[in-house]
Amino acid sequence: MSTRKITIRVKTADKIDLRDYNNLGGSKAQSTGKQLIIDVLSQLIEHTDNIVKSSVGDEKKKNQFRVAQFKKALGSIKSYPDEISSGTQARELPGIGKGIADRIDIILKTGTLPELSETPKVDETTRVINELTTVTGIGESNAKKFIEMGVTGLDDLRHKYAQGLVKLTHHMQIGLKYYDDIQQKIPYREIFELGELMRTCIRQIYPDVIVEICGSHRRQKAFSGDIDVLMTSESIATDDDLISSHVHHLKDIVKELKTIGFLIDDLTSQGDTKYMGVCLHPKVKIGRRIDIRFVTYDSYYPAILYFTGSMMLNKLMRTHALKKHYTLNEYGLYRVVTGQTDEKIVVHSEQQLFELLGLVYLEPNKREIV
DNA sequence: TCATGAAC
DNA sequence: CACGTTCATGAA
Repeated sequence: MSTRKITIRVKTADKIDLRDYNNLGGSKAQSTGKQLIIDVLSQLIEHTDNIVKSSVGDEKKKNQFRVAQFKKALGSIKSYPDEISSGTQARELPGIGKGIADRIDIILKTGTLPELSETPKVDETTRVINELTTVTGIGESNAKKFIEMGVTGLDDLRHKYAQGLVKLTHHMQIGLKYYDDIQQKIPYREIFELGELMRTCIRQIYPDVIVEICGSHRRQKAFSGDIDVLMTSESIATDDDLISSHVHHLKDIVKELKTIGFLIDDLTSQGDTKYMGVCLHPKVKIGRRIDIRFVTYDSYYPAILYFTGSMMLNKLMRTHALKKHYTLNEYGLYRVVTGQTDEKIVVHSEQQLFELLGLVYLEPNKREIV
C-alpha cells in the first residue's frame, strides 16, 4: 500500500489516513502526458457513470464495477510522483491492468479515447424502468412486470392504479402518495429540529434512550435525501436483553411519535429493530423519508460509524479490517480466530474503533471519501 | 414456512 | 466474482 501518511507526531506516525486513498496530492496543473491521462480518465469515469444511470440489471452492475476500477486506477496515477510515458510503465501501478494500460497508450497517441464519443442509446423500456424505479418500493423486477402489463410511465401507473388495473404494495402506494415530497432534499436545520422533536417526545416514555441522527446529516452535509436515526439504551446491553425485553422500545417509540403527529405513514410495521416511514416537520409540512434503527448498546459505536458512512468509507474500513484479521460490520468489531467463532470486541467510542484498526480518526464531516 | 424483491 | 441483513409479500 502506498497510502501511508507521513506525519510529524510520533504517536500517529504509523496510522493510515483513509483520505489518502484518493490521493489529491501532487497533481498540479501541467501539460504533461500524465495530466492528459488524468483528464481523459476522468472523462471516462463520467462517461461510464452516465451509462450506469441509463442501464439496468447486469449491464448496470458491470458498469458500476468498471467505474470503481477506473477510479482506483485514476487515484493510483494521481499519487504516482513521476511522469507516465507508456501503458506498459503504468501497468506496474496498483489497480492498473491490461485494459487501462491499453487505454493509456491510446490516450498518449491520440489525446482521447474512441469510447468517449459513443453515446449510450437508451431504449424506451429502459427509460420506463428507470422512471418507475424512482418510486420507493418499486425495484427493477416489479418495474418490468408493470411494463408487461402495459404501463407506459409514472403518470400511466398512477392512472392505472386509480382505475384498479394494477395492484400496488403498501410500500409502493406510500411511495406514490409522497412522490413529490420524497424527491426533495432536506435542509440540515430541518433535520436538526426533527431530531430535537423526537428526543423531547421519546424522553417522556424512555428517558434513557439515546437518539442520534446519522447518515449524511451527521457528516454535516447541507442537504440530505432522508433521515437516518439510530437509537439505543444502556439498559439494553446485549441481544438477549433485546429479545427477552418484554417492552418493545421501538414499537412503543413509533406509536408515541405517531400520536404527536411526527410520523404520518409507515413503510414497515412489524420490525423489532428497524422501522421505515414518513415524518413531518410541523412548520415545513413536507413528507420526509425516515429510517429508525434500534440497536443494543454493545453495538452502538460500530452502528453509529456504519450508519454515518459514507458508503465508500465503510467499504474501505471493512477491507482494511480484514487485512488486520478483523471483521467489521454494523454490529461490532470481531477478531478473526481461525476455526473458532469470532470474538467480539466491545468498543466505547468511534475513536476507539479507528484506533484499534490503526487508522487516523476522522471527524464525521471528514468521512466523505471519493 | 420459504423464496424473492427491495431498501439501506 | 462484485455486501449482508431486515422486512413485506405471496406461494407452498
